[in-house]
Amino acid sequence: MDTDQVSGKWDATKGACPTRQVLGRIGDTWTMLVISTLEAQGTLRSGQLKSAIEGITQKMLTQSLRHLERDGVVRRDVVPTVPVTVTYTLTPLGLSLGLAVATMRTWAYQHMDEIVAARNEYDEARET
Amino acid sequence: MDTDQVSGKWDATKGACPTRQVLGRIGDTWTMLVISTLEAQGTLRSGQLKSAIEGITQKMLTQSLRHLERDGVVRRDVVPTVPVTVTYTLTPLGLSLGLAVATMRTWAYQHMDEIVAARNEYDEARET
DNA sequence: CGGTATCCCCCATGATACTG
DNA sequence: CAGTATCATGGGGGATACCG
Repeated sequence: MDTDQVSGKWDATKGACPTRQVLGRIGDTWTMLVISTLEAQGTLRSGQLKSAIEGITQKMLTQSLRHLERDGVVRRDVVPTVPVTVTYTLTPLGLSLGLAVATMRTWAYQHMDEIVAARNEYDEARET
Repeated sequence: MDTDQVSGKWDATKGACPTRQVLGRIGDTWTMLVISTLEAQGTLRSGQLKSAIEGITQKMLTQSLRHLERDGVVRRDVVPTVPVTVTYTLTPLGLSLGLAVATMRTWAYQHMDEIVAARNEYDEARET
């Protein structure tokens, strides 16, 4: 049980650590799904992303994409057609993040049943 | 519900998919840190967790732990001393999740600098 | 000590309408 | 089609006080 100092420099449990911000960004519901979708389907237009991710509003989609663009995770390309065409693509950094996100997604998929079972058991033990 | 399925598999981009709930739970800021801490340090008391995770309030800690307990990720043990002693431990399911979370954490560590650089570049390009 | 209950505020988010 | 602006709201989460 060593401490979890990867580099000895930063500790993610401390508020000022940049990783905390990174994890916070990743933690965002829509962000994960956006990355997942781009990873699975490659370059997509804004509208395609919107219809691919059920329930996301344009506002949230744009916001997520801006954040990801700022972090260097996605690249935004504008083609000056009329009407304008905008596409989003994962950068190399984004692709590497996509792999990590895929790991989480895979874990969720593989253990979904266990979790649902655990929830049922927990809930049943409480309603009586 | 049928629309939630693609080739017999669940699609995480659909709202009703259980993986979405799982990812949502994982996405929670504190939850990730709680799992990380338990993974790194093993069984801990409530107070130890609270002081290990900078900035978390008791309310949020308890809430996170309850959710994780419900999902079968952590086990809660109560020793009837006076005052009462409560410890939390990752279950086998929780340990496997811990590995996935560690992957994300490692990614964050490794690419922190790239992200910070990307942000600076992005911000500079916008302030005139 | 660990947890619950209560109050309350504020920000993230949704809805809507509008521009290029 | 992609994005911005504006307003309203609700619930997430902080502070506090109190139980077992």
